[in-house]
Amino acid sequence: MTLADVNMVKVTSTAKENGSYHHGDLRRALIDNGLQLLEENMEANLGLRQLARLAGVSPGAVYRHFVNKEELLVALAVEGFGRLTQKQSRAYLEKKTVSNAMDAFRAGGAAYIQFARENPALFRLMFGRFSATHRNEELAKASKLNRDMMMLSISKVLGGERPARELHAFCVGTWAMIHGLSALILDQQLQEEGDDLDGLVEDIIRGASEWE
Amino acid sequence: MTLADVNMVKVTSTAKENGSYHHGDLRRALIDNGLQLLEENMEANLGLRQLARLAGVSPGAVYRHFVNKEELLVALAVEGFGRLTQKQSRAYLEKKTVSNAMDAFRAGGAAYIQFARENPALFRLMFGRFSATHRNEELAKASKLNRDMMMLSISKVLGGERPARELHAFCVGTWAMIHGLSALILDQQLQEEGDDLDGLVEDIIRGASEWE
DNA sequence: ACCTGAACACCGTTCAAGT
DNA sequence: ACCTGAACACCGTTCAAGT
Repeated sequence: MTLADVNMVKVTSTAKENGSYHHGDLRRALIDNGLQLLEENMEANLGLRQLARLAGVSPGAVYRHFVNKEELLVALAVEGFGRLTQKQSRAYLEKKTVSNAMDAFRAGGAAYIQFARENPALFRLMFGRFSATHRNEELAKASKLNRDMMMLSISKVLGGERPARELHAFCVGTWAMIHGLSALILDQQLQEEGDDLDGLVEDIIRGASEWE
Repeated sequence: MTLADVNMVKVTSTAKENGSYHHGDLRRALIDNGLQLLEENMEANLGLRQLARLAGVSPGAVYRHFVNKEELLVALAVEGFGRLTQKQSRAYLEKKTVSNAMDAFRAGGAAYIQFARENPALFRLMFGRFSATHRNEELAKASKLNRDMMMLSISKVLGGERPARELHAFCVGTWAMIHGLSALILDQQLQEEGDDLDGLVEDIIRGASEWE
C-alpha cells in the first residue's frame, strides 16, 4: 500500500478519452468510481486523490463538484440510501401482491440485511460515519425515506388496535433489531466457527414477525 | 483545523516532566490520552502524531509500543470493551441481588445504550471499525466476554424450556436490538424534533423483556 | 531498551494560471 | 465554467543515531 495504485484500472470510461480537456460528467464518474472502490477495498478509507487519479483528473478538479471530501462521501451515502430503499421496496412489492403484510416485512428485513452484507463499506459509510454536525439535507431526506418505509412496513404487521406510543416503540425496536443484526454481522460478532448464519438470520426475522 | 492544535493541553502527566529522556509509561499515556481525545473531538480521526504531541514525545516513539496506528486503535477498543463489560456487570449485580432476571436484563441493556451515548466515538471504534482482517486476539477476547455476558443475561429472562436453536435466535435478536438502538441513536436516526428519546428507549427495553 | 531527528511517500486543500 | 500545476500544511512510517 506504500506505492501508488499502479495496477488500478480506470473504472468508468466517460468522456475525457484522451485529448478533451473537460471531463464529461466528472461528478457522476467520481461517485461511480467511489461506490465501486468502497466494495473492492472492503474498507472505507477512500482517498480523494485516489478517486481523482481513477477519473484521470487532477486532485484540484474534484473541488469544482464537491466543496470537500466530506461532501463527496455524503454523496456516496445518499446514493447508498437510494439503492437500499429501492432494493427493499422491490422486495415489499413482490410479496405484497401475492401475500400479506408479514411476508412483506420479512422480505424487506431480509433485503436490508442482505444489502449490508453485499455492501459492507457503503453500509458503514451510510450509517456510522456522519453525525448531526455533518448532516446535510439531501442525506437526511434519503435516510428518512428509508426509515419511513421500514416503519410503515413493520407497523402493518400488527393488527393496529394498540396505543400509538406502544406501536411506535415496537416499530423502532424491530427496526433496531434488523439494523443491529446487520451491524453485528459486518463486525464479525456473530461468526463462531461453522455457524449457520443465514439460518440464524432467518430464525430471528421469523421470530420478530411473530411477536405480539 | 489547518493549524497544529496549539492550545491543546497535556492530558495526562506521567513521568517525562522535563529533563528525563525516557517516558515513564508511554503506552499507558497514549491510551489514556486517546480515550480522552476520542470523546473530546466526538469524531474518531485520532492522529498518531497528535497523540505523540500530547504525550510530549516524538512520532517515532510510538512505534516502540505499537506496531502501527491500527494496533493503537485496537488497544483503545480493548479498553472500551473492558469498560462496557464492567459497567454492565455492575448494573446486573445491583439488580440481581434485589430482584429477578428480567430487571437485571433491563438494567444491563440500559447500561449498554447509556455507554454508547456517553462514549459515542469509542463505541464506534469498538464496533464498526475493525473487520475480520484486523481482528487481533485480545480484541476478540474482550468483545467475546461482553457478548457472552449479554447472551447469558438475556437467556435468563426466558423460562428456559424451549428448543436451543429458538432460544439462541431470541438471544441474538434481543442483543441486536439493544445494539441497533445504540447505533441508530448515535447516528441521529431517532431524533425527530422534540422526541422523548429516553422514554422511547425505556419503552423498547421494557417491551423486549416481555416478549415470549 | 527507549527515544530523537530527519527523511520518505503520501494526504486534503488552495490558488494562480491555463483552455 | 472547468481543469491543471504547484504549493502548503499536514499525515503514517522508517531508520540511523543519540541516551
